[in-house]
Amino acid sequence: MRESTGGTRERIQAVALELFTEQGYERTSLREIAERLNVTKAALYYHFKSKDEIVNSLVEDRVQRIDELIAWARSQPPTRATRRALLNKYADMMFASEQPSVMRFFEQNQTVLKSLSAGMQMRERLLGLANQLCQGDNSPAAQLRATLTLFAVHSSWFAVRTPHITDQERKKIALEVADELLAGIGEPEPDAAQD
Amino acid sequence: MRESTGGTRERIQAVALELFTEQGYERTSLREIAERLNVTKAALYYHFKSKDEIVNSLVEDRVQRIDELIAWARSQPPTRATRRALLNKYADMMFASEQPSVMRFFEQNQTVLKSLSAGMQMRERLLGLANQLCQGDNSPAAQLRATLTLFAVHSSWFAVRTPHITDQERKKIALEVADELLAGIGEPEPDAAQD
DNA sequence: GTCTATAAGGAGATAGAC
DNA sequence: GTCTATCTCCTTATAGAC
Repeated sequence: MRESTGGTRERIQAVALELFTEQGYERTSLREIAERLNVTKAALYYHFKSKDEIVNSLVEDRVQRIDELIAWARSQPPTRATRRALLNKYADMMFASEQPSVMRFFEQNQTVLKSLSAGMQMRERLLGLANQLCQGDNSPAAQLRATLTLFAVHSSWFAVRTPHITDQERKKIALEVADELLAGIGEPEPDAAQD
Repeated sequence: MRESTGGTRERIQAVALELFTEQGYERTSLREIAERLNVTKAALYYHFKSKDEIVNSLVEDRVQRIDELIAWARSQPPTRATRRALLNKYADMMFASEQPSVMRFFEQNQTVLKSLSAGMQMRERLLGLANQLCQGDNSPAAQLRATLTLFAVHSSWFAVRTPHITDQERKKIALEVADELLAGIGEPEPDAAQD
């Protein structure tokens, strides 16, 4: 509860996310963000101690939520059903609120984000997700399939260019295609010992 | 035939591509490139009239080759066989010489490249390729599938983390998974008129 | 073809008033 | 919580000598 004036902090985050996604992190200066908000650069520094920290604040709780997802997946058996459920949860998360914009930002600024702590955290999480999605089948093809299912969810925004399509429809299509990819990932033997 | 000294121009391109991919276009200064080559910034400006132009030179002939690919696809019927052949040609191109690094650079610097002419050209071509890959089936799912096949080829570098795997194997796996995605794209009716 | 020197500008960040 | 003013640093790019 720190919003005494009207949530300037949140407005900064919103504008920053938009500009970072549109033009890239490096190409967006603090001056630009400030001007959009009709404040000065110095005002930004009251709310965030650096430019990096704006990105951190953007990524923070997303990272946490993905962690929870991975933890859940680990507690489940490495079956096809688990993988489907995991991806469904992930898609729900991605399509909720303005989550998508954060992922779009992430996808489009990968290189820069490598040198930002927020970026590294996100990378780790996505790698972790991909690993969970092919748990039980460590073949190269399975790894590729797992990665592509994530990308199916992410790319449903720009890859599908049909006009007037709703987010719900995008999600449905992404999951249908992803399911097919998941189906090609094998399950480990049910432990041989059956008599 | 301009290499009087030893292809400084080519050495600049090589180092620039490497650093751009590693750290991002914006984060890589001309000073840095020059230092790696043990020359001064001014020397770079003899070979390229601006930083952008280095990127242009990198992307130039790739764009042309993709154009040829698209032109070829247009001359073919929009069948599954054409799509498979198109993706095979594309994969051959991507895995030839040091092409992969250029695509990796492109994938990782999308946002920045939006404001560079070279970047826009590449974007158009990849969109064109995706369109050709789902020619004859304009359903949203088909568009997503087409996009994912391209990504399958591109991502086979980092998505497959099996050690000691060769490029040939990566390509093979990428195409296998991609084929499955292509199989879900429909073909137009063979023109009804059969008796 | 490569150098030294420098111009010109914008970036992130800080100090301290209000 | 936001301002003005300023610091420091590094960038792309150019001019002209060798």
